[in-house]
Amino acid sequence: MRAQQILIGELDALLRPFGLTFARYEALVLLSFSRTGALPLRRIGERLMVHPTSVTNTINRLEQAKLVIRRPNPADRRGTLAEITPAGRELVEAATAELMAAEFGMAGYDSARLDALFGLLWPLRVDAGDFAS
Amino acid sequence: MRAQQILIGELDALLRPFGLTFARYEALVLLSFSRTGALPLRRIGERLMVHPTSVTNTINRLEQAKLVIRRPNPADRRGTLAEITPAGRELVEAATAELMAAEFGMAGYDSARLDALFGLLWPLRVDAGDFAS
DNA sequence: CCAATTTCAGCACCACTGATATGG
DNA sequence: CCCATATCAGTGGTGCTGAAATTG
Repeated sequence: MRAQQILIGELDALLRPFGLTFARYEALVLLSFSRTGALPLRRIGERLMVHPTSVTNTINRLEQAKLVIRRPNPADRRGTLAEITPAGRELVEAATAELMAAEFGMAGYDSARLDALFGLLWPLRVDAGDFAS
Repeated sequence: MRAQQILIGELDALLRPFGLTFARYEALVLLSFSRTGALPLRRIGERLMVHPTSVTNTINRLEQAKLVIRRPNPADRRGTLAEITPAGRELVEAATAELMAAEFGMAGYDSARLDALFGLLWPLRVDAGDFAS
């Protein structure tokens, strides 16, 4: 808990100049790494493990900032796609460069320790259904 | 981040029947383990690494629930002490028993893995000034 | 006079509930 | 008819800024 509290503080501070919170940054990254640059809101919620209404809110803010646009989902007319814009890609790349320069708040951790942490936390996430979709 | 998201969800769900959030539970535990059962708000903020106004808010809620009471600090008349009440001690003990039964959301982790996790996260916390006071 | 402690008003953000509209 | 998707209104919790009152 305390470690996350420290990390989220640093990351949000690094992202503030970009007008992003960590939650919005995560959504942008997810879109930027998707095959087509667009995902149904449902999928975003699954991957980020957040409530549907939270996804709506996050995408609203990103849309207001013109970093994503909403499009009807051709495969399911109930649904909506969030698609990252060129401006969104530019911003997420700049933000990621900044975060990488700060080593995502984990400066001082070598690869072995990072791997060890990831491996230790993995089963917790699997049990909770992360990585499921 | 994802691991904390999972854990805070489980812990808050376990604490909801007691009318506690994890933040309020942490404050109660801190008071229950202090020598006199009372601490200046300033100290609570330091230990929990939260903003002074957040401490005021947390203590307000705990006071409304009659789990703590505010007292003037005899050693520094600018300050206020939060003191845990007998009802507060009762509740925090019951809540702790419940959390321990659920292994704090870490069921499936043996002592060695828990120690490894703690050891890996320790330097991050030290660098951020946790444990400082 | 400056600094520390606490509180207050106000704002942003995230998480959730319950209800609704639309479509599979 | 039931379920899924997304949105909206509203609430609670937390984190912060800026300002104020009180005291060291």
